[in-house]
Parts: sequence; structure tokens; C-alpha cells
Amino acid sequence: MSSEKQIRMERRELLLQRGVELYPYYFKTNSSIREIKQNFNELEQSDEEVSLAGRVISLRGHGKTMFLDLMNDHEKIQLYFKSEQMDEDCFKLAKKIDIGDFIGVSGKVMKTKTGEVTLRVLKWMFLSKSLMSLPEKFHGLKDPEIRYRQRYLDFIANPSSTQKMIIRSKIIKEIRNFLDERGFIEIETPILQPIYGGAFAEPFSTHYNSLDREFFLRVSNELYLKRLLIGGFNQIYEFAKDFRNEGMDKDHNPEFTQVEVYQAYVDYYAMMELTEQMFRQLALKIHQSLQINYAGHILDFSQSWNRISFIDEINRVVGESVKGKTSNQLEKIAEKFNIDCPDDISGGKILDLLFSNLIQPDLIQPTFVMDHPLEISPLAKVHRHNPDLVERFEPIIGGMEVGNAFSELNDPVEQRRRLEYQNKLRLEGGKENQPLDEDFLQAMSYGMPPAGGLGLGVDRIVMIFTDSDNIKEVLAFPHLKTLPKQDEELMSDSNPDNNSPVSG
RNA sequence: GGGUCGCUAGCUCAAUAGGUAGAGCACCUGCCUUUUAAGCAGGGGGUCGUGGGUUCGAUUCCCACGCGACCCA
Repeated sequence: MSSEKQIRMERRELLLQRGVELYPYYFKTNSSIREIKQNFNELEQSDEEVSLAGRVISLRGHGKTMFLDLMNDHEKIQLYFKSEQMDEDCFKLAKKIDIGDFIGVSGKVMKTKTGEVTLRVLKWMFLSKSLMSLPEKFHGLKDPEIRYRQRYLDFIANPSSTQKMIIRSKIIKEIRNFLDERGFIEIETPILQPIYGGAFAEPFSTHYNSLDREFFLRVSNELYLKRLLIGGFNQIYEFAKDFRNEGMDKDHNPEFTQVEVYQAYVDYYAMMELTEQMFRQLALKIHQSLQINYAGHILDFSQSWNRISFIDEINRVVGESVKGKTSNQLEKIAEKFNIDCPDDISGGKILDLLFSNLIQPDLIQPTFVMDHPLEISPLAKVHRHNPDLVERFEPIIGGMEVGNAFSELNDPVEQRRRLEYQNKLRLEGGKENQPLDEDFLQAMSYGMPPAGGLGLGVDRIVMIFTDSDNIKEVLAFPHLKTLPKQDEELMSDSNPDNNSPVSG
């Protein structure tokens, strides 16, 4: 049995025995692959010696010469090793380079017959020896399971995956710039919360040892940012990792990133404008264009977004007015459209299902869906012209919800009523309904300014700007089910002295 | 939650009307001083996702399960 790993292990041992340094502490470079490619002519004329570091990603040996491709910082350059141009031992040692190794080299630039910019190596050293073979050089790595479980291999093998991470970083930076330019300040709020709230979702729970009580990973940071409004901060935002204890699919990861933005003294119309401006700026900075490709469509950010009414759209699609309909009547309508409703579902929830199934998928161009039922929006202010609705909008792009925004409810008495109702539903079994947060209600009693609030799903925005059809593509480490083997290991590691059988 | 498809060498993929599996790249040995999916010659490598069942015999057929992809709810 001689697997490649074993062969490489033996090679490693042999080299170490010979006193070859395989894992040195540093390597000083004086150039980069990009720089060499950009300044090739000058470098060639100056005859200057340049040094580079990187990972060997392919290797072509020719007896007394060899060609290697070196990758660093997602750029690639060819290296040329020639026996007569370096110390004999040095060249012999080069025969021990494996694909995947990190090496440091110095030499002079040249072009090959075919015109490829190449570094003619005069000296080199190992920086790190690899024990595993990399994915195949031509077909690369395709298996989505390995791509996501061993994401580092995906980044080595698939430049488009790397590119998505780079764009993600740019988007986050650009949203920060956009908000900072407008006077917003970023404030971090707790991820571990004694009471969760601010969204419809089941939480992850954990145990806080020193307090000896259950805590929750936040499903939202909304109630904390509102406390900051109460505390006198007028324009605030937070990039928040939120955690919702639910399944994963194409556009859901249980752990996801939102940017939540609050501004005092404005309503949801101001938040719509802010959203439009933000996406315009993102499109220009990321793609240098107000039109971007997504899922075979051209999304146009040059215009004001479409604004449609949640209820009007439902009325239109179901062919009758849903105003005043009981949940039983709504359930019958849903059935007509082959939409299954869970037991004990509320009327508002059914309307939400109708909307997301029948209307949302067709909303490709940027659209604001406005004015949702009060019942499913406990933190939003009542609509100024319709007591059944709230002032709320969801930005929809490419058929996907990318956020949620309100004219924020700031009447403490009404807020208590609404949260008490939510809590009642929760106690009756509504797992996604939020508990009553007395501390938050007390804060609001001191007076909260009128405000517009906006939450945007960063992962989904990145999906749109990278033309990705799956949220896993835009997460560095998407959640996957643990493999059975891993499960066993985790159990035995975490409970080394637990011999008692686990029931259930 | 339901349906469809997939899981074969490190990677990308074949094959078998049921008789213990192949290719390319990668790897090993040798040759090779401008190659670039280098080339030539030789070689090694597989619990065919897991567990049952049918069978003289299962990677192949059946059942269950796991993981993943897509579609539906």
C-alpha cells in the first residue's frame, strides 16, 4: 500500500533527515506576480533579480530543466528551472518539489519561445511541503460536496469561487462606505441574547454557564438597534450575523449576514430611497454599470424601483378581494392554487404564502413590495391610510427577497399590545412567534423617535452581484450536514468520560 | 416534508442485459536543456456511499439509511 500521501510523507522524512528546511519561518519577496507581468519590459532590461513566493500548481519536468506554474494571490506565473543555471544540489533538490508545495524563488524574468512571461529561477527554497495531491489541473474540482466541505480546495482550483469571495468583500466594504458617507455609525450589539426577538424565527439556544440560564443566538438585532435610537443615536447600522434554527436551501443558510440600518425622523419612503441609492452605488462600484446580469436577466438599477402593493397584487392574482376574509376562507383560496397551509396558520401568514408563491418569483426587476398585513408585522407602524396594514416594504430582486423595512412602530402602548399578541401565539405553539421583551418595552416607554428601519440580506445581495443561484456559493463555509463519521468523532471527543447511554 | 437524479482510483469520468472494474490527469521508475492538458517507455493504486435482502455469485437487481444536486411543498 503506497498511497500518494504515504509517498509524500516518506519524502518529507527523507528531506528532513538530510537537514533540508521544509517549513521555514519567513521568505522575503521583493515583487509580485502581478507586478512582474505589468512591468515585464523594465524588469527584463534592468536585469534585476526578483523574488517571489507561492504554491506550485503544476509541474513539467524535462530532465535537466523543469517548468513549474506558481500561484500566489490568485495569480499565476511560469517558473523555469535549468540545471546549469543553479547549484547542482539546488537543482537536484528541485526534483523533490511536489505539486501543492509552497516555495520561494528568486531569479530573472524572461519570455519563452511562445512568449510566456517566465521567471528563470537562480535560487529557491521550500516554504511548505504538501502531503496531499491537489485536484486535477484540467478538469478541476466539480463535485459540489467536496467544493463546499473542503472549500480551500475549491478556492485553489476554481477562480470563480475565489472571485465571489472577493466581490463579497467589496460589497460589504462598499455598503459601509455608502452608510458612513451619509453619517451613519456602526455599532455592534449582542449576539448572545437572554430573549430573542425582532423577527419570525426559531432560535438556536445555548447555556450561559456563569449566569446558569438559557441564552439564545440572535435571530435579529432589531430590538437592540432600536434601544440605540432611544439612547439618542440618530443614524446607526450593524453588519449582523443572525441565526435562525431552520432548514437550508438555495437561499437560506441558518447562519447569515444582514446589515440593519436605522435612521431617526424619517419614514419608510426614505428607506426606499436609501435602498435605491445603495444598489446604484453597488452596481457601479462592483460592475461599473447600472445594468447587471443575473440568472439570464439584465437587472436595471438606473431607474426608480417598481413599487407595488402587497394586497393589490394578491387581489389581482386570486381574482377577488381578500379584505376581511377569515383564515378559513383564505385557506380555501390557497388550496385553489395548490398551496398547502400548515395547521393553525393565521390569515396573515396565508397571505404571505400566497404572495411568495404566486407573485414574488416573477418580480425580476428591482421592486418594492409595500404595505403588508399588520398581523405579520408586529414592529411596524400602522399604515397612515389603512388600519389593516403597516408601512413596510420588502425589496425584491430576481424573484428573491433581499430585505425588509418599516416605518418603525414607536408607540410603546401599541408595541406592548402587539408583542403580547405575538407572545400569546407563541405560547399556543407558534414556534416562530417572538416572546415578550419587557426590557425592550421599558426602553420604548422612555420615548423612541419616529424612524425608518431597513434590513438587507447581505448573502443574497452577493448572490445577485455574483450571478450565483445558490447561497452556498457566496458563503466561505456554508453549512452542510455532518457526515456520520464526523458525528461519531464529535460525540466521543466532547464526552470522553460519558459512558451513560444516550436515550432517544 | 415529497419527488427525480447522483455517489466507481487523489481529481474528472467510463463500464457491467449479475461472473470481484477501465481511461485521462495525478502518482512511482527510467529517458528527455524553451515546456505549458509537454513527450516516450514501463509500473502501482479501488471495502464500486453504508447496511441488509435475493442469488452459486451483487458495483450491477430489491429494500432501508447517509450525503449531495435539482424540482415541488
